[in-house]
This record gives sequence, structure tokens and C-alpha cells, in this order.
Amino acid sequence: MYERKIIPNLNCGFDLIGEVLFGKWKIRLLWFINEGHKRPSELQRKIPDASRRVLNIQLKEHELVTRKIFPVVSPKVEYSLTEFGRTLIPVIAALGQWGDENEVRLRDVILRQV
Amino acid sequence: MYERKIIPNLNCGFDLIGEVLFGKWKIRLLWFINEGHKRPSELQRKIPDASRRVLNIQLKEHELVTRKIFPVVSPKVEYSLTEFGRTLIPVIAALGQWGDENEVRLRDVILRQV
DNA sequence: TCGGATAGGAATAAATTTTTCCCCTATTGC
DNA sequence: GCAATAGGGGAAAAATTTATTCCTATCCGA
Repeated sequence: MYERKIIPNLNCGFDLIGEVLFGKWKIRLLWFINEGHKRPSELQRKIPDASRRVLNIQLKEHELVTRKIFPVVSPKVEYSLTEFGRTLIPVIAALGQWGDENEVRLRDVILRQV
Repeated sequence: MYERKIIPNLNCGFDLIGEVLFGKWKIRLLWFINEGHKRPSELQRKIPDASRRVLNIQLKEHELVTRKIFPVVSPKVEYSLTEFGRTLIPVIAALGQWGDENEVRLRDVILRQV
């Protein structure tokens, strides 16, 4: 595990939500779990560009998700949002909506600056 | 300027908004400009932990902010949100609000995992 | 019996972002 | 002339995040 060298500052709501939400795949993980895609393999199929590794790591962060292991073979695991994680869903929805509403313009602006 | 080696995927609203919003200081820049702190030096004072450099860079990204130069000495510059940038304000407000509402819990969860 | 699916871990490499350091413009004031 | 102010920029280093590669297991189907 990587040890931070700089302690994050947590001075305001922006800092705080940034810490939990701004991983590359975090939002999508929460979103898809909320939609009912619970198993790791499902999530990996939904987010094929992410490495398995990062998904596993991000799923463990900040107690947004619980992990239930079924003692069967082959292994079965199901993720669910915690109560706390669920409170993020409306916020995430707002983010996705803004992105969708401005899709054309965003695509243009982003690609010009890449 | 750093040249990306991997083209970002822009498949959904989450990708799109992530590209414009998820710089370390981006949200605060937009927020403070919206609050009327327009000059570079003001913004630097509001965000003392950021390096000047990054603020300048992030202010130029994605056409969220316009830069007006006043031809006086010593130099004066004012940033303003573009029409487009302004549409992000409600979204940013929602982010900050969630962070504020969950401040205690977040501080705890984050510091335990740092 | 081999290949694939299930789930995950460790170590390491690569990519990306942010910071640091030093430099430049021009004017005013001492 | 030199420092201060107000605004930037490039190169390189440091920090951080993601991706890659190779491992562990069991079971099912061809």
C-alpha cells in the first residue's frame, strides 16, 4: 500500500468529498453497484478499461460499500452500498447528468486540449 | 506541457465531467471565482496550499473561465466564469454540501485510511 | 487434462498530476 | 541600480494514482 507523504487537507466539504469520490473509477463503481451489478466480475465487465486491481482497491475505500462473501465454490462475492454510500447517489446522478447534458461541447473541449 | 499517452475515454457523462472537474483545485477555483474572487492573487490567497503554477494551468482548462487583462501597471487580471462554467455551479454546490453535511464521519473515515 | 471462470494479492512499472525552482515582463519608489 | 508588486512560464522533481504481470485456489466443461 502506498503511504502518503503529504497529509491531505480536509478543510472544507470540497476536500472531503474529493477524497472519497475522485478516484478514476469510483463514481462508476458506486453507480453500477447501486444499479444492481453486485459481483466483482460484473463490475469488471461494466468497466472494462479499469484494471481489476484498482477496482478492488477502490471498493474497499471509505466504507461506502460492504462486501459479502458467499462460502461457495467457485467463489462468490457481492458488493452493496452502505447506508452512507447510498447518500452519494443523488450527488453522483447530478454529476452524470451534467456530463450527459453537455456531451457534445465537452467532447470537443476535452479533445482539443488533450 | 505533458502529453497524454493514453487517450481518455469519454463514454459517458461521468467520464466527461471527470475530465473537467477532477483536478485537485479545480472545484475551488470555480467556486471562488463565482463568489467574486477574481484576481489571481486573491485566488492564491484563498487556496494557499496550491502552487501558483497549477492554479494558472487549471484556470486555462476547458473554457470554464475567461481571463481579462487590464492594461495598467502593475498588471491586473480578472477571471470570470463563462456561461458554460456557470452551469457547473449547482453541481459543485451539491458536492460541497454533501461534504459539509457528512464532515465528521468523512474526516474519521478518511484519516483512518490515510 | 487443459482452458476458462470465479476471486483476490504482491510487486513493480508506467502514467499522470502537482510542486518546486528559477526565470521573465514592466513600473514605481527609494 | 535595486527591491517590491502583479502576473506568468518552462524544466525537472516529487507525489500520487493506475496498470501490468505473475501468483494462489477450486470447479466445470470439452
